[in-house]
Amino acid sequence: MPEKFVNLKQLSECLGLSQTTVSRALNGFPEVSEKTRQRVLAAAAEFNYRPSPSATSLATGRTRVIGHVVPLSFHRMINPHFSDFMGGASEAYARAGYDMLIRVVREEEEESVYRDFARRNRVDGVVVHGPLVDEPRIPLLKSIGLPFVVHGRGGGEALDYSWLDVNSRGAFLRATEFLADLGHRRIALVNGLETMNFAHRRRQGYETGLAARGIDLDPALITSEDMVEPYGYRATLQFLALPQPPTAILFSSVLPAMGAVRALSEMGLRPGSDVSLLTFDDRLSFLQSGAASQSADIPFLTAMRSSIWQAGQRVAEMLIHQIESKSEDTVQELWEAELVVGRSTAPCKELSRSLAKEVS
Amino acid sequence: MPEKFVNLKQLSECLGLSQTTVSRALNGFPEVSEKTRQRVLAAAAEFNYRPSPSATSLATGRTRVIGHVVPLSFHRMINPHFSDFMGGASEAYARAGYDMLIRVVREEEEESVYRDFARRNRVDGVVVHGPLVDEPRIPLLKSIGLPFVVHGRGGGEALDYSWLDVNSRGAFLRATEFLADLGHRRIALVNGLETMNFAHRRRQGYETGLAARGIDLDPALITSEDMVEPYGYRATLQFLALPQPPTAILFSSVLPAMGAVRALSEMGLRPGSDVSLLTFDDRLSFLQSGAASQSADIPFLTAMRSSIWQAGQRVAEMLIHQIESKSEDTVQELWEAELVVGRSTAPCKELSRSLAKEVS
DNA sequence: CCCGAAATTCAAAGCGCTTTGAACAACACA
DNA sequence: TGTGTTGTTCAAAGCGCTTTGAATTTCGGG
Repeated sequence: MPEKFVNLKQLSECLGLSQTTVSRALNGFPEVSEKTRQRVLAAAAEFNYRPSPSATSLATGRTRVIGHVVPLSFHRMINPHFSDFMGGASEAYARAGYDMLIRVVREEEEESVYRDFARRNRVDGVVVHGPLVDEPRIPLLKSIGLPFVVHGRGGGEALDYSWLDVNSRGAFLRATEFLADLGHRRIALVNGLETMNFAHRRRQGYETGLAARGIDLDPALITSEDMVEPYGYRATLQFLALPQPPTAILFSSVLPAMGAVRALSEMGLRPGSDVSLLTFDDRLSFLQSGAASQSADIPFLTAMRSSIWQAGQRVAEMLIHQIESKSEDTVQELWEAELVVGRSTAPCKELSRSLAKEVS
Repeated sequence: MPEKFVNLKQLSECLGLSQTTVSRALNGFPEVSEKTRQRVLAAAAEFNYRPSPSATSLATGRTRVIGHVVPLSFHRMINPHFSDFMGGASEAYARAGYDMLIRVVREEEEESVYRDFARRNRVDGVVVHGPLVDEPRIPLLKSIGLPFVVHGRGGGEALDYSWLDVNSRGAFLRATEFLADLGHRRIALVNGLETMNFAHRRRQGYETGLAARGIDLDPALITSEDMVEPYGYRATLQFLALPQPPTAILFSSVLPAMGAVRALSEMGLRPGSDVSLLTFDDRLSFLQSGAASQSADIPFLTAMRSSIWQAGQRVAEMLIHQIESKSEDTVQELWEAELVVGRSTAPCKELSRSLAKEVS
């Protein structure tokens, strides 16, 4: 048996007031006397009154819903980086009284979906995920006037929209130099898909780092794929089979880095002492231990850290602020990743060996 | 510059028809002549007409949105099992023209949120995640008359609602017997949280399996926690430190099983030959390799397999069917997990040793 | 005690769609 | 020519809320 609900009309009849007054009392307008407001609030609570979202949004044009459009081909939903981001965002939405709407679309529908969203408010705004080096969604959204915040940046120089990004270039530059300073000369890069702008920037940082330390780029030491565990496993095995294997490997995510750990363990090699591993770490929640003791420990993997969960939270906040302030001005945030040294990096063995030789 | 859109009124004025006729032509009602329908369809396409979702849902009471309520405390969003399920569901929604709505709530709000959802349609139905042994949401949803499908089952015997579940009991029974038949007498269980009904059933299967093979239950060999990687790592180290360590370990998910692999590798032990590992495998997408070659291989972990992604898809389909058919009858599906033998299980060493002794 | 301003309250229109009940046209039949 | 039928179209009401512009009440001061 479905529950009984009162609507605004019934509520106002019970109170002997007009719908106008009741609506205003509920929405905190100033032109209603305090006495009436209290009466209305009490009655609303008693009858458990809730306004109908569709009616409200039809009347106001606002929905309190944020859209996330996910292209089918990317399968982003099933990617832990994506879902961690979404976890952070959804918590921020909850705090602000918003809902998250997810629409999976075929690539070619994407544009028309954004237009639909803009049309009399399916959502109040959208988050743009995983911008490409050349990102068409940004001009599109600007032209249709739908509020949006980008997680990452597009490739162009026109950054006149709101975004939040991690300084990928800087992080990979530092990481590369860090490894070079440990004596490594053959440093491999297990990158994400380089059509993604973030991966593109990571590569730039890596190349700049090598150049800064006078190391030649070796294309055989670079791979670019979707960041999953088996990818890291395969790439590592492949690198180790080279005539001149790398002594250090940089990873775009903890997932492929875990694959590398597996590969090394199968080959009887130890991370750190045998091959140095350094990874970008999005602080994926399901890999963090619940136990406090663990975090006090020296971490296993040396990593550039930046929480993607927090990024999701912040992007959501930025978008909600943009929507509610109705201001046209854009906000940009560039986060620095921290470089945390763990047990998976060590001075280059070959180098120490040759040093030892020199000394003796 | 925001785009221009036509609404139904403008469209019908252009056509010199009434809103009624246009609306009916668009929605495929029979009482409109074929000639007019074609004209209307053409005009709608030309002007790129899209009905306003809020207006439609205000008028019809249907929203084409499915709700997922996620308690904050569970942090399910950041759990790969959960997001894989959501990935499957969202694809099914997309195919049927539905959207997915996610609302993160504080535990104590949960009930009132469901009531709100039911109230004049915030959503057309909801999916119930992770039912507990004693699940209050089921009677609640039945009483408020909001369509729902449960992923899993509640603990009670009154199963008169729609659900889809994996036969956890059966799977863990088989797995336990399988290990016992390899000669293992000390089999540990790294279970999920046993307040969850699925974990409860897995434990039952495990206990039944032990009993069937005449093995006594040892509480020191059972743990119950959230299924993350570090949990498996810790649990394994803890087991191996026992005076009488287990020779085989059952895991509730690949994640803790991966932690176990890490632990073993650190101790210089090999899965299979030293300790047998057998895990429930939800076929988490981000752990599957994209390469076809890999799947032709013998898998590394011996596992009970059932795709949680497909479960999400199927649950979504069931719910949409329930909503669209408006029928009151419930549907239940119980899926069997397949037991796939990999390299992480082997006959019990101690047993072979004693057998060898006997022979000599 | 009355008047104008300020403080409250209200009736009604509108948001964009669906749907009811009636009107109208077309047609066959007597 | 009139009547009943069928096929098409329409005007208007309604979904539940917000908001405009007008009406009503309250109150301090002349």
